[in-house]
Amino acid sequence: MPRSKRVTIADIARQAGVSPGAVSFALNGRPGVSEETRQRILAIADQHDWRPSSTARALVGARAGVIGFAVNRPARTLGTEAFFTDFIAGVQSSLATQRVGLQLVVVPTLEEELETYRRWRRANQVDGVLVLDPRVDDPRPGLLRSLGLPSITIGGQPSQGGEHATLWLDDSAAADTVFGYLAGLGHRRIVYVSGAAAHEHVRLRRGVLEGLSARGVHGEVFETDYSPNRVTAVMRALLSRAELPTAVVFDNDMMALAGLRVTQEMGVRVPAELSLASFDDSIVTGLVHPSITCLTRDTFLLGEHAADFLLEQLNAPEVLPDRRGPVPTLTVRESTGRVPS
Amino acid sequence: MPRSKRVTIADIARQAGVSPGAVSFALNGRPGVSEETRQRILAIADQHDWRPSSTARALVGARAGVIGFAVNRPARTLGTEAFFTDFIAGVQSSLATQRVGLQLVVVPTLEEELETYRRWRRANQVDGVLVLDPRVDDPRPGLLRSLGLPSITIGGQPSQGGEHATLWLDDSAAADTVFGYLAGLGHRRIVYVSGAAAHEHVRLRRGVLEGLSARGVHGEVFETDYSPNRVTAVMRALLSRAELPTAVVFDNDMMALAGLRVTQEMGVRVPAELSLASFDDSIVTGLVHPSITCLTRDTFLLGEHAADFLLEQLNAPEVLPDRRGPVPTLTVRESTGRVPS
DNA sequence: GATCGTAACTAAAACGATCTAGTACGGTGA
DNA sequence: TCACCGTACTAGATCGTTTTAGTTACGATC
Repeated sequence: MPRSKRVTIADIARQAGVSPGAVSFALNGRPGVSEETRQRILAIADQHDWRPSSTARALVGARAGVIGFAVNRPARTLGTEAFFTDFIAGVQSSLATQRVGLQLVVVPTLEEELETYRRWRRANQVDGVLVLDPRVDDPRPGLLRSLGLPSITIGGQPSQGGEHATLWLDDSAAADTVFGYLAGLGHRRIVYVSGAAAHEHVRLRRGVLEGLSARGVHGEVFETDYSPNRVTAVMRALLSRAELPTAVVFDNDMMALAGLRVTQEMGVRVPAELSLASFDDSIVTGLVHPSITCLTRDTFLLGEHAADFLLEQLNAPEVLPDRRGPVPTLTVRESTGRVPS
Repeated sequence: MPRSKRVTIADIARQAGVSPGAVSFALNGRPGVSEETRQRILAIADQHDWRPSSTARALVGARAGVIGFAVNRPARTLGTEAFFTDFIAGVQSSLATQRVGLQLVVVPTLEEELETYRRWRRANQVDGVLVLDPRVDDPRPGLLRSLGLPSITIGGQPSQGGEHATLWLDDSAAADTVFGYLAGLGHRRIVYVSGAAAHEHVRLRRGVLEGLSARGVHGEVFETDYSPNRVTAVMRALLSRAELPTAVVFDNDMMALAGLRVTQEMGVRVPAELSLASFDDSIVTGLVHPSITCLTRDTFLLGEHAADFLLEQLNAPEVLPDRRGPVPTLTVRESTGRVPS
């Protein structure tokens, strides 16, 4: 098979009658060549359909043309969250236009995540990374800074010091929307079935609910590990009480689904006797009966924004100022209603 | 910040008192160094925590340490299919043990997918690729062959000629399992609500259902575009008939969910009056009420197998023989039962 | 007319591996 | 003694870029 030889900068230089260095200057739009020569070189490169070798570039420490995304989750349960696919698809859709690749890795622990960043840095494999789920005392921004690896943190609150660029999500406003909506419907006994409290957004949401006590709302929080089993257990206990809450809010769609199932098993009518809502939307919430009221976040758009943000950060000498992610909107469906009088 | 210099083969060579070439031989386990020297070099490399530079390796045409996966789907709807996340997670879990990276790209068209392979090849960015959804007259295996890019095709039937390694899925056996199970429960009027007939597995499933006429089963097929809206319309029409079928089978979980919702809206009891089943499982099918009987495919495992297969293929001089993917099993849940007498 | 500055280049050294073509050396057989 | 062989190496080219340190040529300046 006549494997077609790759056309290199040297080939172009030869044909243009200049040195490889000049071609490099021309191709990268930097001074050192006359406008006339530049045009000639560009034309020749175009004619031969030249593409830079990203590996060669990466080797000399220039752009690798790839960004990295390390997902710190148990691999087995990753598929249960539509978030990732949507997010990645959005990231991709933005990167594709710039011909930038995406290297994806699923890591089981934080330590392995850090190790991945170090490895990527050493081999200059990626130009920047997307960091998900900021935590308290997060070691990642610090490491990335010391590695000199540009990054965008997605989620959480604005980073005060401008230490690292953050695409923050206004979780307080989001929680306000949901709990406020329920309070507006007359609900005064609201339960929040949350995921792990280690997550910043869980604490924020909890705070918002507690803040509603001023409006006469009695809030109650049950923490789970996000698993349907835990949610089922919590809900069974909850619905066995003498006095039921009038609304239950879940941290995500799968938890809400598990909750809904318990109401159906135990014969509690939704929304006549109990309203249900979720902080996370997906296609299924509209397909079940009754359909579930959700906070709808455009995760695809979030991915696009994150990628765009990172690409800009790569070209910026300084840490860019924070940006606010797309604001979620409330999608009212069948599972919520006025509190029974 | 004292950016720690990367330790290279040259450093190790210097300390060991040999040439860089010898170190390369030793590290890659090939002849040319004595066992004694090899051990000494290995020890020094280990002591300095040396890691190969994948970019340098890729440049000389050796391994890039990355495999590629181009998903040809509309990016926006990717998130609705849990398949991808599960599959990718499985691939990852296998690659991670070998320290091989995964480059992921979402492409809108077949032509762009082909272009992606060409680009990857040119820059030696990936060592091999995973190819999804084989089609009739698929141009991809041919291109990959001519590019000399190892690949594994996932899905479809065994490749007759051994032209390209295939991890095939036994869709006939799968369809047998589902339809046979329903026939065994006494169902004689079975409806199959399918996706686009362009897909090979749709045709196979249809064939299996039609084959059951020998056992007195009257099968009927409704083709949809996989969208919940179409499924809802089909189900409404179906359940408005004078004589209902006794079982409906859907191509995937979301379609089944949409179908279930219609039965609930129209007051058809499941499974007392109508049994429902799906060819595709996901976490939600167990969370709805009634939970849905599904063919459960271990997509995560499929991803692991695909990655393992590809890694083996990379080391093999020849095209490896086909393998059969994990066989799906029937998960019987609440949505199916004996036909009412 | 010597000096200077600048634009437009060139030459060559990186980057970190792999890989081919040698070479030195000890041993073997005739 | 010499040709020959195999082992254990070394030297140096190679991959395709980027980048630094020169080197021209040419016009402007004093």
